[in-house]
Amino acid sequence: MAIRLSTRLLNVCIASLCKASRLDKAEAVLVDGIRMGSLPDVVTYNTLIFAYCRYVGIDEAYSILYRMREAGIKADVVTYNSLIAGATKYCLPSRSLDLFEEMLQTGVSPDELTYNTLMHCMFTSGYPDDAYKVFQEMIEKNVRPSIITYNTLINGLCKSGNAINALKLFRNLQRLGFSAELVTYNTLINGLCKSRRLGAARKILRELGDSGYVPDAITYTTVMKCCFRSGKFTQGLEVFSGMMSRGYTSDVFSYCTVISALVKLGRMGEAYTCAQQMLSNGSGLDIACYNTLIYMYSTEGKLDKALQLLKEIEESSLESDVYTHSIIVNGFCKMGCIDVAHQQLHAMEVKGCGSNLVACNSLIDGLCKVGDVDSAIKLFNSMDLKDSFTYASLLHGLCKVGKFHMASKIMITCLREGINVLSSAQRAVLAGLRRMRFGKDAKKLRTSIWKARYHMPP
DNA sequence: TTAGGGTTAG
Repeated sequence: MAIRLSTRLLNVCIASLCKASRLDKAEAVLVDGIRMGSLPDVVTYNTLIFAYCRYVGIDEAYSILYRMREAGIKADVVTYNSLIAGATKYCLPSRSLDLFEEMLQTGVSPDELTYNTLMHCMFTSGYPDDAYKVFQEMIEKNVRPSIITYNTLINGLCKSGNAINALKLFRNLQRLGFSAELVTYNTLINGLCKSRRLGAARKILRELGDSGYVPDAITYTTVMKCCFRSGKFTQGLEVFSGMMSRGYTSDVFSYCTVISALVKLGRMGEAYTCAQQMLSNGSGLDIACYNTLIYMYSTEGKLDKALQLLKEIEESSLESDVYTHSIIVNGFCKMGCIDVAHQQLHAMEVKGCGSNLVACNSLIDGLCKVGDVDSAIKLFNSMDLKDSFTYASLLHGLCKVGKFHMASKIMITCLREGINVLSSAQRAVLAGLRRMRFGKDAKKLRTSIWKARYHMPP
């Protein structure tokens, strides 16, 4: 005999299946439930929309929204909040704004979560001014912000290069009636570290110590990374051992940070030991962990091991990303295997990772190093997007084969485009011109470098 | 709904 589930029980079943990311099964339960006379409600559909945004994609989540409407159920604030968060996750700021407009038009009032999510979306999409407008609208509409609102603002300000205002806001929290949380401290310490305000970061770290909060794995990783970034490797490794001795031994972010630093230092033995620890103690190994391991093997020239890991990724539920392929392309370039690197770059494009700037830069460098500067120039000319690494690699390659005038011309173009030319590349071109007794051209180039440095017209 | 990690030059 078929049993008709109550709506509440139907929702419990669907929620537990969604939580386990078994969406096909959740859908089947919904279809069977309806067939047997159960009545899904707004909670049923919201649960599915949330899960589709999280595990599948925004378009699939929209299809649930349409089915919900067909069933005569009106979307509520929870529905829109999930969809806006989904659009944020997939970097679709205009979709977020459209959803926000739609909810206003259909008479659904945004709540604190709506504004926080929309603000976060605007910051992560590179529109800090719009994010601030969202915050102002939130205040105007009398929606009370929470500490999460302020954490989002502090984070967004830091990430958009405005750490000083983030610090000011942090100092104003008490006046606004809020106390900083561990998230607030971690966010600000990270922002200050990344904007190289190490003195201020140290001060906030001390304040965190006095606050009663206990630094967590995120605090340690943030500080450790900051040490590595500023070349303080011993200090960074001390932070790591301090973290381990306090029992934070399963955090994969910290392992990735330290393995990568050890590889860069050439301390491969320690890197392998740490990798082993990550594999045995780390919980929730993700694509970044695999990329770190691939980086470790590639740097040592163990490309067979790297490719074996790539195969493991492809056979698992994980998906390789631009980092994975760029690391492998770079590994082959370093070994002088340019043809294989080319094949990898092609495979990357076929897979939909797109042509990647880092991989192309590696290939330019690799081509120059094996003496094929002409192919490097060809690749350089075919690239729409270039950065200081692109220019540095090509300029060094051109200098190596004595093409100083071409290097000089390219460097002037680069400076005019506002891209920073690394000082090593500048020195190589200038020294080459002088050595070949092209003193006048060297002087001209020097003037262009000065004008670019002091933002003068060319 | 907010915080940390993974790739390229010399």
